[in-house]
Amino acid sequence: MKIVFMGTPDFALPALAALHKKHTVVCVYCQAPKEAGRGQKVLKSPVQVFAEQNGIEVRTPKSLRQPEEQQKFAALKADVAVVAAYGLILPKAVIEAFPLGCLNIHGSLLPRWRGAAPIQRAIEAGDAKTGITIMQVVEALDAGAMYQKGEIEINRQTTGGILHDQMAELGARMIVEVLDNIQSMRPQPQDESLVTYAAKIDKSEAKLDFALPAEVLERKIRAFNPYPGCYFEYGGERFKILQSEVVEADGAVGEILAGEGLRIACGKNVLQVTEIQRQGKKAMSAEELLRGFRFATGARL
RNA sequence: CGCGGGGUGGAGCAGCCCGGUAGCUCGUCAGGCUCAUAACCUGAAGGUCGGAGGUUCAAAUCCUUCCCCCGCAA
Repeated sequence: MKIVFMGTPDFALPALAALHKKHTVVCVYCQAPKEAGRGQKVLKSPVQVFAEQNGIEVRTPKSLRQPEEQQKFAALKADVAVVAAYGLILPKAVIEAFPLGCLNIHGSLLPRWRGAAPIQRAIEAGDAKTGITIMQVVEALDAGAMYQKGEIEINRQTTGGILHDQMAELGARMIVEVLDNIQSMRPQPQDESLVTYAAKIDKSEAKLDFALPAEVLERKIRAFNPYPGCYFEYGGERFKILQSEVVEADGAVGEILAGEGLRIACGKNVLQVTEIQRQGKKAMSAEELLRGFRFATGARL
């Protein structure tokens, strides 16, 4: 099959690799290199790097709204376009350019968690499971008919990073499978009454509010690990909490409690910090940090 | 030239501004105490203070440069 691949970050990479292995990826669309990282160096996206290494044509238009871009797209005469975290809205002319249209690899069990951050929001909300949906791209955001769903369990160990990687792999397997059987598949429409939206993650959410129940904070910490990470401030420094546990106990909101390790009283129960990263330092267990660094017992965060 | 923090015995930190005996918490090893223990007591081993230059009577500490790690921002 002739495929146009549209994706940008790591998440899209396994799918691109799988499709490249089995089909003919005639062209890759991704976000243009931009200044990023320390030193503001211009970095190419993971997808672009892969495409170039494998001799696939790369296009990085800033928008697909112009008729010229749309014509260039259609001129590829592919069978289908596969979209995975591309980062641009696809206009109707693009969606309908190929016989099989555009298929999207979405990181949730639609119609739950349409939108930008489905992976993290599922963990944060305390969902017991989430997954991948392979669906048809339509003009409305993540609203297309669904070809196939694959479930992934969310447990106490599930972090945003782990789930992201699991989803990328599952999505890659599923998109290949769907393309293999697409002629005989009948996509199912989404139940609009069950739609929820996964809002883009805002940096301001990363600061922990200890007035909330410890259980809620623990989930958020897992969801935001490793990116963007949840933190609190102490002595003018940021401390990122990467892993934690809920302990049944009481205390004034935000108070650092005496006892084993680092324990912070929350609106309900207590957050026991197990993995922490001091600003400018590597991540380490709370136990390690506390050997050399002391938080004042009774201080309020 | 985006902003900033850091590299000190095996781990985590202090000391650096105001050069002059390498410190703290833990780990390790030996011994003691104990029914016992991640407890307690005593003792010991273990460090070119990231690398290279420089200033100085003297550099972990001041200056120059290089390497590596990380936070913010994007």
